[in-house]
Amino acid sequence: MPLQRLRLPRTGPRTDGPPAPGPDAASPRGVPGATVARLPLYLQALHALADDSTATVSSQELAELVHVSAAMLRKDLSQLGSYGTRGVGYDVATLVHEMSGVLGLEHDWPVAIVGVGNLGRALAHYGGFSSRGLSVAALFDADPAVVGTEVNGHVVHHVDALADLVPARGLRIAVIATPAAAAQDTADRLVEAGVSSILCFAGAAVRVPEDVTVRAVDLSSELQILGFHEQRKGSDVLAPLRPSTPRRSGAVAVGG
Amino acid sequence: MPLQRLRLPRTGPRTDGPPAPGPDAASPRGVPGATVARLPLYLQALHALADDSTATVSSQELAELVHVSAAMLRKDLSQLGSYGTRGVGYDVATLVHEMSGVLGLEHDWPVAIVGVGNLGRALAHYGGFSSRGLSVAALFDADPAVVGTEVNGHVVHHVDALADLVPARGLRIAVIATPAAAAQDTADRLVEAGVSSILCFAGAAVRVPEDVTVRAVDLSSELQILGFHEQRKGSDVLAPLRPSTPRRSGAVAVGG
DNA sequence: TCGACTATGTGCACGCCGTCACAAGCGCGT
DNA sequence: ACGCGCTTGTGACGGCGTGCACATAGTCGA
Repeated sequence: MPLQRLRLPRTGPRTDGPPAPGPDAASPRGVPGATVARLPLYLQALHALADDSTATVSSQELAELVHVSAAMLRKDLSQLGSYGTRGVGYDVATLVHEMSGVLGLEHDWPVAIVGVGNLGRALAHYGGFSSRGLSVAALFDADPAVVGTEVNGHVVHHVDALADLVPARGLRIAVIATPAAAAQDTADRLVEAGVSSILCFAGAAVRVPEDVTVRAVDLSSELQILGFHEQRKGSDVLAPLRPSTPRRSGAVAVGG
Repeated sequence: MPLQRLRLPRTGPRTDGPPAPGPDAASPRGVPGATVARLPLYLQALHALADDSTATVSSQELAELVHVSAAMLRKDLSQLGSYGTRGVGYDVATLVHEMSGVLGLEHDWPVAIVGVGNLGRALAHYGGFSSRGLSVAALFDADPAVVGTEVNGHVVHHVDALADLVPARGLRIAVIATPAAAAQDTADRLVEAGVSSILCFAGAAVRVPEDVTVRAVDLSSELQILGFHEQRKGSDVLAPLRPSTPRRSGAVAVGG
């Protein structure tokens, strides 16, 4: 598509950008989006504690395990309710139960994977899902050479089968692992079939209706961001490969 | 390790959490972290425009392609400098050059991948790196059955070879694609060998010195966050699988 | 039973991020 | 040569997220 200075209609008379439905769309239920993003980390640490038959944890201990500050952890947990005992700490089992409820993990969510390339195949084999309230339920691809083959016990269906299988199996969450060029078309098919949450690994921005949640993870972007930090470190000191003076630049930890 | 009410020494006399070197560690050079995270998206769109031999773009057009507001795009670009012409727009070639410079993509960064399982193998085959200033340079694994095999033209080395090959090949960026249990040990080895930026796919928090940048991407967490949103949608309306009234809940797009 | 200790829960403040609206600047037609 | 329209660049504002410090409440020992 040889677009050349395309002129698009102005939505508003004098305004600048699109209507902007909401900056981050923090959940109206009261739980901030940043807190939700950390809940899986907490839950993972709590499961590990439960496996070690630990009954209670303090905010300090749990915060150490997740590498966040104790104050933030307490504030996050207080968003869910008062499930701690002052002077003692938090009951691990109670916390696991409540957090699982908030995340909707009491029943497993079936997940569809579209695009059975290298990445899609890796995801289909990934075993870390079943223990966390998620399970791979169906695989789809557009390549006739792949359709019909079996991957990790799942037969690969053609993408045309989305319209039938998504409603039939009650699929609500899907992963896009297709090439970037096919991402938008795939997203449209998924939404049309009834999927309302999408995790997109294709390095392309997809446009979806506002009642559909999309989280995008781009591997190239992540590495390029690291490249920026390397660039900055390298220009701080002049060119040595191992800076003898560890410059205080702060470790940037970004979850999710 | 059967930890049971472990008691850790209080760092401060009356304070609560760790010293907290900085919340997000926005780059001191003046470019905000949020802007840096969007630069790869802009750069991708700009490359596409360049391929269509488009000479100039307005902020409105480029913002449409990346799905951000035009105001935010202008503010982001203004952080890098004044590379636009009022009344005309931005010169694509100039923008590509300047942004590549900021991200340090003028020379390719060699990247090491540790853990040649399903995910690591998928990353090694991923072709979207070479065109973006990144190239897979070396593969490492701890499994003797995998060491010595060839993946996409690269021989898999043993992790013990990190100490030699990382300095020898000037590797600064590494990807951890090992099981969660081996993540911390792998990170320690990488840092010891001289790596200063890590992209971690293992679902575990890794502790690194403060001059090392870490970005963590956890697949399970991403899906669990989607589960939360599904949970919320499902409780909004009462249980129908296809809500006839598309509830205005806002599409959450999270890049990076 | 009472006091002291311990850890939670929260009000407050600060900094970052995104949007809005407008002034400044550049090209172009007349 | 001059004004008009278009687009950039930026200052201000509102909101969210995070850290700090303290009030609060529950437990344990005497």
